Amino acid sequence: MTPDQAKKVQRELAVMVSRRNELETVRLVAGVDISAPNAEGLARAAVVVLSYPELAPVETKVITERVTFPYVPGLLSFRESPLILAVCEELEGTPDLILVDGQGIAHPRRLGLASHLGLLWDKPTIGCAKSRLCGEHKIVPAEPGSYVEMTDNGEVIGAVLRTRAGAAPLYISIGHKVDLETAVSWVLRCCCGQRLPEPTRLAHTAASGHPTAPKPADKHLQMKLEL
DNA sequence: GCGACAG
DNA sequence: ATCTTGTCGC
Repeated sequence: MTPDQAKKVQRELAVMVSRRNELETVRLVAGVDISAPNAEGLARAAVVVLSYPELAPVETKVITERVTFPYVPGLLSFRESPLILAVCEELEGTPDLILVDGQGIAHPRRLGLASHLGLLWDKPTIGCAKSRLCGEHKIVPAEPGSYVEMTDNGEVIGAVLRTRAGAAPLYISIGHKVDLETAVSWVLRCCCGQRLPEPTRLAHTAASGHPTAPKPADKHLQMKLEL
């Protein structure tokens, strides 16, 4: 698959993305992420499923496989989706919603990783990126929970959300089968005082190979475990 | 031609 | 994403 062929696929798939809210009862919410490939070209993909509203991890899967497609801005799904799809096939449970570390429709052709995965799974997904790929926006207020719209060519493509005071905002966008307001709402509901929402944060930790620290029972214990 | 550019 | 020293705050 050449970059030009990949772009053509994105333009064809983009029209199939549902921007309407089709989320129903959420009992299981998952987060997926992949580590950077090592010198041998091997990367670790992780998926963590948590119960809602407890946000307690109930299932974690990690696989290590070779990454083939190069990193090209705008074509991230062709690099990461193979591993993410593979690791998710090992799950026993079925998530009602998946948070993805990357853009949804906040993408030049409106088909970022989160949207691409949502289409393949035919499930609700939300893009939770740590930085911007495209689009413009005003300054985000410092108050946690506040957000501003992100637009591209006059179209609203996402929201820049302050998930934590003193930390850079997150770029939230529709992945598939959710509207923007609902997406922002669920990201906030999944945040536990950290910049990243729990599903994505735990998946990132699992993909980086570190031990999965149990969820702190209280704030006091939480701070001690951070060391 | 130049700058920007998820992870 | 990775590299990388010092600094800030709990």
